[in-house]
Amino acid sequence: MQAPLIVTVDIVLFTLSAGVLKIVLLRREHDPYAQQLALPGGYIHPEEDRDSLAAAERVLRQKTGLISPYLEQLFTFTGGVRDPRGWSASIAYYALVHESVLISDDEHRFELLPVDALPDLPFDHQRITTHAVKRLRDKSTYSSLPCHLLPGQFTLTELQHTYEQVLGISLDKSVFRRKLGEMDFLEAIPDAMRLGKHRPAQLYRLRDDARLALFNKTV
Amino acid sequence: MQAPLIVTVDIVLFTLSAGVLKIVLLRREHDPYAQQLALPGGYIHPEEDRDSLAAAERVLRQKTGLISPYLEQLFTFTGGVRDPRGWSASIAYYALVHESVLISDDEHRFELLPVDALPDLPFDHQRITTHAVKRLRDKSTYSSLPCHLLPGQFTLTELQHTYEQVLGISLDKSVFRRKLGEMDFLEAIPDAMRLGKHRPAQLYRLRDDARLALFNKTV
DNA sequence: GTAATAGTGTCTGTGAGACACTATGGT
DNA sequence: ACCATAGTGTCTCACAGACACTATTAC
Repeated sequence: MQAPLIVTVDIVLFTLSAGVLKIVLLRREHDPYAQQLALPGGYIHPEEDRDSLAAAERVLRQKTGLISPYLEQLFTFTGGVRDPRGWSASIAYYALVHESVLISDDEHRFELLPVDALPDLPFDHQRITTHAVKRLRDKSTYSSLPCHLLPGQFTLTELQHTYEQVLGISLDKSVFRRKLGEMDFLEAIPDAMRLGKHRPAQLYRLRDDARLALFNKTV
Repeated sequence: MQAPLIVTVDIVLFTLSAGVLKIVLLRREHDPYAQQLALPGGYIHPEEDRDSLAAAERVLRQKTGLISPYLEQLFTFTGGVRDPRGWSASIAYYALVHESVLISDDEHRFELLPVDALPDLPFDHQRITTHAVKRLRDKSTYSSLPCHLLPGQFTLTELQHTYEQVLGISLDKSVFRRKLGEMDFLEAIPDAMRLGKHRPAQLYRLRDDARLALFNKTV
């Protein structure tokens, strides 16, 4: 057998706010690092959690009150120095939500900070975050991942802006739409249009079988 | 705090033998599943192992006697049903070695079996293996990963055959060489040639700064 | 010479990118 | 009518794939 190890899940929760990629941080209630901002995380509860994904869902729900439509295992960070309590393993996840689901946080339980201007984070949360941002950006170049940063329905222009904000590059409208058309993970919502000051735009949603579609090449 | 969890590392060790992708399996000495073939694996030793990567290296060394030049974290498999001893987490790794390093196994400590014709494996080792094969094949389409299945020096034709065997497709010689040239993660070894019945071939090796090079597109 | 493999050159079709164009609503 | 945005059509250049070609060795 072995000495008991600390096993936790930590979650990097992304959203787009004011055109900037941000993550959710919580102020820690207990030691170590009490009062500091850190990633949402917690112990695995073997009696309660079916697996680490279920643990991540529970921790997210309990600490932030929300359920993320997209939640994927990122990497497992381990070692004797990352947590002052001893040798530990953190199974890290990352999640994407639309900003609107965060708005309802009346109790002000969390803070939303840009990934490019984070404070010092405890444990190895800086490293976890960097890893998550890299994964998000990489995967966004060849998949439908950024869709999960939008609400249930959105226009193609909104989707293009989301890709541009995540990737930090600008895309050609015509090329972007051509590729989306080939991939067919979106469906037009009949008679649903985004109205504004100008020509209304067709609203789309993810096809329900398509949580994550992979492109042949890149966006 | 939390109830103690079982935390292990398991390793999917790939090699190419007779043109077929195979993995190393060990016959388990102890219960559960004593005598059955399974992935090399073992408990993490917090006093001894700096992190889970070091644990994977140690387990590989102790169980198979070898050191793999390429060892990467694959995924962490967790849950209450995968191990009869209780809720467990297995941090899985995959590794690539050239067949020659396995030959020296006089004690017959392990078996080499094709990934497409595996016996039933205990725990969730089938799932881990499937995941690892997928990762290897995916990553081989856009990186220099298959190089690690070859010895320290090799010809371009040998490298092409390695890609073809891993991916299960055939590649065009001219196109393949053009892409390798653009990527420049190989270096010709001066005056080193593979001799045979016909025209000798230039030998190459990985540039020492290039453990894993990523392509822009695909092979 | 011939056979066999190493290694290179060239043509062509596809498709990504650039950009101009048309369409449709509000004011 | 005019403006702003939605949405489409077209040209071109780069490059992947196909394949033919040359080069170099053993026999």
